[in-house]
Amino acid sequence: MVTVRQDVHSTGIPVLCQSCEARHRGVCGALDPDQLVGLAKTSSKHTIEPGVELIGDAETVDSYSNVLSGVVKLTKSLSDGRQQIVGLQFAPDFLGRPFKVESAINAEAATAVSLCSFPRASVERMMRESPELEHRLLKQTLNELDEARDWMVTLGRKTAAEKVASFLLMIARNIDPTLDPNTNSTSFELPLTRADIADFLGLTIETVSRQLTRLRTDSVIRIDNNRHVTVDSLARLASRSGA
Amino acid sequence: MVTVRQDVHSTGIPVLCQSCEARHRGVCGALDPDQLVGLAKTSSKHTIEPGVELIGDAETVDSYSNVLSGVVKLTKSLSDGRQQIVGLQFAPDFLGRPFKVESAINAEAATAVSLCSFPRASVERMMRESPELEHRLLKQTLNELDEARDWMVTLGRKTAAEKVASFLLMIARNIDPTLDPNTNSTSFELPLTRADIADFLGLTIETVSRQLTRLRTDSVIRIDNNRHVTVDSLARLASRSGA
DNA sequence: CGTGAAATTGAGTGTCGTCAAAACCAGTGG
DNA sequence: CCACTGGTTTTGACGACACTCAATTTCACG
Repeated sequence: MVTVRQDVHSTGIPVLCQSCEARHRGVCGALDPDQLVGLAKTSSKHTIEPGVELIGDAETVDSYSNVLSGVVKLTKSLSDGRQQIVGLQFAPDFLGRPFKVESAINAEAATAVSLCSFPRASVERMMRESPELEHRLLKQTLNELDEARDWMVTLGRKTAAEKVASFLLMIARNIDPTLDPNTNSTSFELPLTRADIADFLGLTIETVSRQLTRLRTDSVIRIDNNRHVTVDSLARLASRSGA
Repeated sequence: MVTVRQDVHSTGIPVLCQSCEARHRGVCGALDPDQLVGLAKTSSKHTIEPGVELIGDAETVDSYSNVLSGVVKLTKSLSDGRQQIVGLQFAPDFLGRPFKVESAINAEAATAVSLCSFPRASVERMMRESPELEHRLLKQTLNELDEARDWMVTLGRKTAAEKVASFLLMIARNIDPTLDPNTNSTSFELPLTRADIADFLGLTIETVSRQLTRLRTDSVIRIDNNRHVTVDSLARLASRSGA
């Protein structure tokens, strides 16, 4: 299912897009130079501070974005304030819900985030013109659906200890996609606070903290400055994730 | 976002498809009579008994299907046997995971199910020829993603009582999509056993049963023959679903 | 009826949530 | 350099909700 992309001389490609990851691994790879030029005219780059809300619940969405760096958390809330993170978006994910005027979820910068944003209308016109763009979007959506279903298993059937281990594994793999299970050691910055991790795993802050210290006292991981995690034995971490 | 479908005289449409719901509300609506004829040649209808496995975990998928009636449950399991239902498919949902040779989930008939199946290759050729087909698929996938995320909130943040109430509401709405919250009474057959409901909600059979009897003793619902549920006060059920 | 499976009910336990206090950390200003 | 502040994280004591194990009842089907 690999299609060879015609490699035109890069003069036709907007400067903005030249080295953009979204053009290589993201949805923009679907577009030819002319289309890129058209879209780039209406696009704009932003950097966003952690904690800032990108899309509010029940707000009308007037733009779509590509995540260029950082982590965006997608959340849903119950009326009494209980919150659940229902997805995390990393570069070069496409951010936004096509074919719906109202968003049913919140999007918030979990870390510092940089975005490339497009007006709603431009993207939708482009989608009508380019089936390849819809194709990429379909692929990303299917991947997100797979991820969501994996997390449903975690949320519904795993213990607190397994949830935290699974979370650490997921982050480790996302930071370093080439990570193979035989290496025993990795190291990374947690993109989420304890509160976020709790909201992601359907737990309380205290339980997350307790499970992390348990992993630490069992010397499966080390933690420095609350955020920096070193996994000493990836295999032992995996064995605690409930498969 | 309503597109007017050209209503060709029905002589061009295969008999098999004439009154098929998948042509009206499902993905087949994307196809013109010629394409329908092509696809119908390779399609076949099946009826399947409850409990029969349609797609096994880690099996190679060689066909796609439309659900014509009944309910299909999508499940995922942990190595020690714990199971989680990650999706339910009703008519006229499209069943199958495009662009992946291996399925990571199990599909099993929850009730008696009738399917219209197509060889993998036919569907994939059709997808290449018809952007409209991919468009419909994208829409269904986005809807499934929305549903999955809704259930993540239920799994992660709701109490057992709220989970069961949410489940009953979801089924009621699916049986009768026109159901408005002001009507106080509906009645339907549960398409799932208690064990299935437990796997869907991340609970045990016993807890599901206890919550159902509580709803019954509080006269929010009535239950006949284990399967037939009558909701006496939809509003009261909704108020217990945690919003 | 009689049988086996599914569902309900009960008693006891454990995991995780709640509430509260202490420790830690980063940043600010004396 | 140190004290102070606000926020985050950790730790502890306790309790409740949901799980486990077990017995009973109900249901579907021969």
